[in-house]
Amino acid sequence: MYSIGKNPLSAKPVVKSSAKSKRSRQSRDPEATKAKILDAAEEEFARHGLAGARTEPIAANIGVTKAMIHYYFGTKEELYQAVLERYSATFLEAVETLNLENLSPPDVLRTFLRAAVAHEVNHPYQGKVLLHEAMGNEGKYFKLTGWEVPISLGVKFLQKGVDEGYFRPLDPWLTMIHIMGTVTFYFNAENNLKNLVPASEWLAPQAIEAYADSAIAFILAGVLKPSETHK
Amino acid sequence: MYSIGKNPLSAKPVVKSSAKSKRSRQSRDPEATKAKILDAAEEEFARHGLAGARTEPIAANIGVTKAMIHYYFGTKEELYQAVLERYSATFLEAVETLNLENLSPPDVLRTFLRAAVAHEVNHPYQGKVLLHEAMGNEGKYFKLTGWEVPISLGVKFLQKGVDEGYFRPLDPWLTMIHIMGTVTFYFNAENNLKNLVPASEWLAPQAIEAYADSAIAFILAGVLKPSETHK
DNA sequence: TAACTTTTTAACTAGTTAGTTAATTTAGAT
DNA sequence: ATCTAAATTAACTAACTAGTTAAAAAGTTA
Repeated sequence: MYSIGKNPLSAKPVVKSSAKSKRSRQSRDPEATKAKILDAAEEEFARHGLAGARTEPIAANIGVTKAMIHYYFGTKEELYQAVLERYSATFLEAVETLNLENLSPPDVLRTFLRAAVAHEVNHPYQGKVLLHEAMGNEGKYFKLTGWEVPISLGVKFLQKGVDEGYFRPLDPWLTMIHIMGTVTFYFNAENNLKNLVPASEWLAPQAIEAYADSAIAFILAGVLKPSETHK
Repeated sequence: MYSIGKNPLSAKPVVKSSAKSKRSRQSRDPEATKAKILDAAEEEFARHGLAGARTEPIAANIGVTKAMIHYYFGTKEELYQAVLERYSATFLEAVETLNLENLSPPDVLRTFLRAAVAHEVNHPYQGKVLLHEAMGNEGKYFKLTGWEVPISLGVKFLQKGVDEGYFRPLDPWLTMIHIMGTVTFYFNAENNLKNLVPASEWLAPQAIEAYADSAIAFILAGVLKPSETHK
């Protein structure tokens, strides 16, 4: 599991291919099959969104017939909803394990941001699926993701930082949106950006580390009061 | 034409539906038909990307048959390329009219950012098409957009601001990416965000103005040296 | 106004795709 | 071993979709 800087994110194993619960042999493990379908579907939806996704490559990628998708999840749209519903768990638990209680607002923000970057690295398709949801599906199913929780938590911490005099007077909602944009754009636009600076390996650990440091410095400078800049 | 704050962006008329060049009657105006197809195609590609876009709704939306698309643009993929190729003009000329020569780096940045926000408002589909290009098409055709020019211009100005001591020591490329994320996320994720704060009209002029002010304050604070914060 | 060219349409075709169905395989229970 | 129920597949269907084509409509030129 990837982690960023000194605040490792203790994320969960992320069931990838052969989640052996009781049986160890491959075929005939319905839980593993369902998980594989969700993973492959997430990747396909991250590329093409609900409308553009094709069920055939989802099945083919994991060596299973298309009929399995409908057997376990119903229609393509229901499969999509199942993918979104998984998100409630991941980011939420990632945030809950952070223990932000005793930190000052700037340190809360730093910790939060490292967790957010680590989350992007560990779940490279979530953000993309959600952008497709906004752009192609009018945000119809966004609520299924449960992202309201970590986002409004972030807003709350920003407000707290303002109230306690650490942060400059800012609109916490708009600022939270700026922060989300800063954290996610690198990953979402990566395939375009690599046309500009083709030499660099955008997703190599070093590159991610440099990006994370830069983003955190940028965001903290962006919210801190000038007098609090060095704290 | 929409403009943001005190630095109105003198953008071009953006041929929408009936671009009457010589003939004033509607039907039988091939230039207008081509322009309408490009506009409708851009909107469809902004929703679903190259793979997910359907040619039928593109034609239907402008009261034309699908065959017109192929008559003027060839395949769906060639139509997509034609949409991307239009971008070379729009942003570039928007930047060129800004007259940034005699401004200090912070003022250059402010002007640049107002133009970027105005560009998002006046061309609401460009950023979305480009995100689809990155997420669903692996950035294969990104170069056709000519966006290298304004982006590396931004990078150059950031570096200049560092060199002249206005900006803190920052990586200009990574910072440019943070800035693009900050400017675009609001528009790209709007359909998701409105699930969180449903009351507000996200694209109303007032809301855009507030967002632009907030984003510019955030970005300038993010790059300025603490000692230069009030300049 | 007649011949000619360009623009546009309606109908068609071949290939794709979501979802179904009936048969088959496998694991576990008796 | 045999039975049973769950998991899986291959083949199918109906609807959809990119692209074609031949003919019609509209403008241009002589």
